[in-house]
Amino acid sequence: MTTDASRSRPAPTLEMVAALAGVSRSTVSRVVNDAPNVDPDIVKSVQKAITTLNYIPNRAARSLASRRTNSVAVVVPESTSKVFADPFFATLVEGVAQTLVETKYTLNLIVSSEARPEKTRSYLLGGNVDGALVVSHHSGDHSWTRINDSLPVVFAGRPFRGESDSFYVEVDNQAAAERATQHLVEQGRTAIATIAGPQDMYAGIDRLRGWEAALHSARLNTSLVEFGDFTESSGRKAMRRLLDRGEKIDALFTANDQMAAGAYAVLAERNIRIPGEIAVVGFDDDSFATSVTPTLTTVHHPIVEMGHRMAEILLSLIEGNPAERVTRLPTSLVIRDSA
Amino acid sequence: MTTDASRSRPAPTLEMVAALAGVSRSTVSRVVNDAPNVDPDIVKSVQKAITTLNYIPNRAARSLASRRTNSVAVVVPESTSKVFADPFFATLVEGVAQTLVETKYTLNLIVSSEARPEKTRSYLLGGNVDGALVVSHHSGDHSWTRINDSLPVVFAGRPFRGESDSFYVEVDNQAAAERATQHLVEQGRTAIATIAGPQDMYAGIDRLRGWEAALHSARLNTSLVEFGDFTESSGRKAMRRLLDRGEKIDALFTANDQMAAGAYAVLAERNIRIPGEIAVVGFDDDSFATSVTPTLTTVHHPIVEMGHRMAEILLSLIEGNPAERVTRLPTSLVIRDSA
DNA sequence: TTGTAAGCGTTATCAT
DNA sequence: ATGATAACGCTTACAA
Repeated sequence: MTTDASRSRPAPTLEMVAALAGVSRSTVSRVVNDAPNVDPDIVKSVQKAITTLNYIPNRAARSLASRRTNSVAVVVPESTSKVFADPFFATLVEGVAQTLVETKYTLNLIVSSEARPEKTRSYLLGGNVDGALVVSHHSGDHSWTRINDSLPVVFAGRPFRGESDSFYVEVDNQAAAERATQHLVEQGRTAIATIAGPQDMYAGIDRLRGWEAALHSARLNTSLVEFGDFTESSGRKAMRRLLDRGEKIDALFTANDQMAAGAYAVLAERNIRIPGEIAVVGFDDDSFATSVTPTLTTVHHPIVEMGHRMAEILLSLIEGNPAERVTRLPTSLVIRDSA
Repeated sequence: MTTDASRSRPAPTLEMVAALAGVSRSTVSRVVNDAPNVDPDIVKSVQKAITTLNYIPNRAARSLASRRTNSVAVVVPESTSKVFADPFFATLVEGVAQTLVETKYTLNLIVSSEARPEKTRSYLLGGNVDGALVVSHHSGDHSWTRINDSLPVVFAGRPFRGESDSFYVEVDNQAAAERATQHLVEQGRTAIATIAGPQDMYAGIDRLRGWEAALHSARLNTSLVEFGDFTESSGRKAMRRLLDRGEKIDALFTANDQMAAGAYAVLAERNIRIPGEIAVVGFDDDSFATSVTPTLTTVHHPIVEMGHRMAEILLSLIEGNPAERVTRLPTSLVIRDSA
């Protein structure tokens, strides 16, 4: 069974509403935009015309004329599968969405595959959005810092480039990681390994530094490092590599909870008890941390709050108001059963 | 430290490019749009002007004039957290994205919280997109079928309303579920429970029907039903309710793999062996199915392919070409270790 | 308080 | 093959 495309009848225009209501287009425009100083009776009749015609303002025309789009982009320069797999993104987007839903702004999520970054770039710069929130900024991504001077942008985490003239919201990753590792030291652990994050973004770099700092202070060995890319499966592989070294390990700090999930799986496979044989501390406090047995001791990362703040700052910038360039949110160590 | 918003200097316009290249705006427009019949030398000089000015066409103006936007929406009428937690969405979006990346169309993902559906509606109808893909269609969502006659729309799964005049891509959920349950019967299982999906969408309804059909054919008891909402945690709860009934259960069919994941967790808690004591069959064949121990026997749901087809059909409709209203993709039962 | 009219940056039609 | 010129649907001074 084949059939024609659904015939789309022409959308009603502002002009048609004006005609029906017997007023000028400007007046209709005023009603649509909640402008003050419009006669209540006229407002009513215009609204009636709007609903009977089922009128919806054309966004292209509106943004062409007003030079605003009332929408903001959340750009995630990662593959779709990675974005969806990691609760970090979900939570951040949730936070952004929560703030945005109260406003006139619409959110559109752009998962920018590395495949054709210029497509995203021209989307952003083509006047489709009033501003952008950029998440997960790898060192290779020159593009995102560049759009900075044509469009308001707020980063999640300190961006790799243009650090000094970018707006961003972050936590003190190094201090948090150091605190987390310290906790392992305080438990009397002496062979403390880490599954570190990618070293082309500060979240990865700084958490590794924090782990090192804590071990240095305790005069412990800092050679037990393997790297992952924040995915669960990379956590598994890294855990295997650590165990296969054959060295003693009695504690583990992972740069995020997803990699801790991978580690848990491998430890279960090999019948290594948590925290008995190996104590584990993660980072993020995502849904895994509380749903697993034993529950995961981890750094609480205020991700929803990050989303809120990023959105607020972006809106500020869009409306031409001043804003803090750097927002640093506090973390806390949540002690549960794994360490 | 506060500072002003990043000053956005005025974007270069087509007119400026024309001036720099010493040609008319029409010619520049032709070059930008790869129109035929343009002098190669002129093409070159225009392109040079474009790059030196860093010109990017304004989308609003373009779509206002051309009445096309070159972007399509993927609308997910679910909460952000649900969307991100379920690999089904990720995989579907992945498939859509794969097809779209080859085209001139940009994808924007709209997670439409129930909070303000009219915002999404007016976004779609406001001429922001040339078409929409709608995923996860609950019975309550009148809105999405309605936009149907103003905008090309393709649904993932048979929509609850407007079934007869909507375009959609689906699998035969009932037959697949029946086949899966049959497999349990063939293993000699006689007390076969199910964790069913939400009964306000066909994916939930039809899979339950399939389970029932198989049990009827085998003259087995169909009372062992509990419902979930396709999330992992709802799967846990449903599994607990099933076990707490105190009746004998030696097999389980779950309406998706995420709920099977929940069931696995509960069975592990209670030290019930899979498949020894309870055989389990899922639905979707998502990442959980192969990453867990024992690996999950499940219905392979061709989700990526669904995404491809949905995108193809939508593009067809957008370009005014005919398309199949109903596309039904084949499933297969993947037998692994859990049943 | 309401209307008039001039754009907004493109595309599209029609000449040339 | 190229250039005028009129839309596209709306906002926004400015006038009334």
